[in-house]
Amino acid sequence: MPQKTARPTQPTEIGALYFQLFNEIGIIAQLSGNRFQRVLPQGLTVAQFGLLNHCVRLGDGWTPARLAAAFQVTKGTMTNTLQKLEAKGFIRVDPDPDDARSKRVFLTPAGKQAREASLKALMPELAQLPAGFPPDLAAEILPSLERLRIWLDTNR
Amino acid sequence: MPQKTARPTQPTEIGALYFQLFNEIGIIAQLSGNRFQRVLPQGLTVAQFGLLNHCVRLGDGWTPARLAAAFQVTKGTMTNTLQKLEAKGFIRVDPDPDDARSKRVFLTPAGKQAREASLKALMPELAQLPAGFPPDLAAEILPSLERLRIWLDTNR
DNA sequence: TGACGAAAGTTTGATGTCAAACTAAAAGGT
DNA sequence: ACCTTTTAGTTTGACATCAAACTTTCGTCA
Repeated sequence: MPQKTARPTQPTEIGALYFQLFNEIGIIAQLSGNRFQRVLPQGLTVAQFGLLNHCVRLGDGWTPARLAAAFQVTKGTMTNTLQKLEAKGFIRVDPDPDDARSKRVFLTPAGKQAREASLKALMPELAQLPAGFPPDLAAEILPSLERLRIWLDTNR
Repeated sequence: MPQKTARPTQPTEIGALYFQLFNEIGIIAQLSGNRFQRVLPQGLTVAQFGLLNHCVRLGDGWTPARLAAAFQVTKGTMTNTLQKLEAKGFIRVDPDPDDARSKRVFLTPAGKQAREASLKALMPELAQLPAGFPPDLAAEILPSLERLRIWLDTNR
């Protein structure tokens, strides 16, 4: 195994490749997050909007633990997010009738409305994107990103 | 041109596509950041290591303003990062002889050493990555990500 | 049925980041 | 030369997040 005269890719080069990848991803996350944050109404954060959106698209009644897993944040973070949303009146958190440890998260009408308003506010932001970054490219790299995300998620 | 009876992609679908893209990117950034953070030595944060790494690869003597632009963070954030690194003895911040407003950031020997140690600590983390996410894929999507990052950067 | 490990949520303390207001210095225009 | 605008850096207050410790409840197994 130490016999490796013709290595196709040096470990340090591969490291640099992945490093660059995560660097770009980190900066994109930061820039897009800031951008969305700025246009979101009602003082909603990106995380809060994400949760409202999630509940609209996939249905509500989720437990905080499952939401935390879905968004890849700690349970403590989810507790915080839910408390903020409940304070704004956008969700309702009921005790789980079957499990006294657990809770269930439901959207309120105001929450659905806030999600609609957020989408409307986000649209102009997204609309100017295709000019610089065509949807084809987005669709092309999306499966790879999913794969990477899933791997990072399962192997930690 | 307005004749477009068979629209290939509805605006709302395109929105969903970009939305999913940023969502995946956000989660990957979070997961990889946490992962790196955990193995970094000396209480270094990802941002702090990034700065050390930057100075090694591209040379030091940068001003804080240029560093803030390079990392896409606010000047206040960069002030904070630099103060932490200076407190650890990893960088030296000198006044700019030509511009009394400005400063210059230099690596100390301890800083170079910390960067080396960080790379060593990061390697095992990166080494297990190719199994789930081959380098070819990384190399394939990297140009697109760069393009997206650059667009987000210039158009804000 | 009783005990112990696992799971759900919360709390605590620390940290990194942002936006915005502020000071100081340079640049530019008239 | 003076006044205005821009630029560099810091500070402040707020916030999202994390890790870790803690409480309560469930589930399992002996």
